[in-house]
Amino acid sequence: MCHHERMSNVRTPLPVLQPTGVEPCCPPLAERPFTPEEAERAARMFKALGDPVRVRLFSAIASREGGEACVCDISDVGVSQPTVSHHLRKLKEAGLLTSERRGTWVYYRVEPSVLAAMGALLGSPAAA
Amino acid sequence: MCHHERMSNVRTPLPVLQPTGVEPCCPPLAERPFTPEEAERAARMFKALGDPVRVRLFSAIASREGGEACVCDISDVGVSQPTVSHHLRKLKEAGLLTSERRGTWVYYRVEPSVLAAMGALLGSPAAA
DNA sequence: TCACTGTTTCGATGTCTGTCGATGTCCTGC
DNA sequence: GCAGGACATCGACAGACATCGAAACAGTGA
Repeated sequence: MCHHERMSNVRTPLPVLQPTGVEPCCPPLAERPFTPEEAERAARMFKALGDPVRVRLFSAIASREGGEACVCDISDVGVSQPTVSHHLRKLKEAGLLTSERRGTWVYYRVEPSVLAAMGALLGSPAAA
Repeated sequence: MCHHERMSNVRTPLPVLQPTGVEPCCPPLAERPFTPEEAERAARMFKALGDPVRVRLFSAIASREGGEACVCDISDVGVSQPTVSHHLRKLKEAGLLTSERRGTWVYYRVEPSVLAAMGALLGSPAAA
């Protein structure tokens, strides 16, 4: 663990964060049968969260105020540090996270539209 | 493909469907960092939907009225019949589907609480 | 410039997963 | 009982994946 707890919570103003291209993605799962393309997109998101370590990392970041955290603050999940980096990369590739280097540390941030998109995927029409 | 389109849409009264044990599972992802156990549960659900074929099968079933379909009505997803069976089994093992034999055909049904549970996982508090 | 720290990338290895054909099981109709 | 259709299981294979240690890279501060 690193020793800058305070700093990681400081809300330093962020430079512009370009949206990584997380579009609406898909209609609700229960609205109509997915096309192969839609299924591919949806599966990519689900797959990224299909690993316990990644779920913990994602949850750890999402639950922090501002929805961001530096790697050193979330890397005590029981696997080696390179492995943490590997998982964060996967989440990033899936469009669920963005990252940004700020001095020594790299901050990962939850793409806000992601949770909305996944929520829409499980839209209310199905829950009825 | 089989030739009983009409029958697959008939709402024959179903025998009792015992809930397969799909509990609340977890708090919203962004509420607090998940414990290892919570992460394990959540990852299992996500992982089950982390394959395009499974997403298509699940969507095909969920979008049918009544949330159920027989295998023969959804098996044109571009993979062999054993593979379809394999994927349906995975979805069932993950608690997302239940199955029931009705005469010649086997019907798969979306566990209603599942979509609600996953929706709760992505609960609104995060989207803020 | 140099040493130090935090993070990512690389290469190797063992495990898991998707896919298939062949075969088995269950049901229906003759 | 027997033939045939619907679906599940088995066994095998290729490709994908998780994981690690070692090494490379980026920034900081002296």
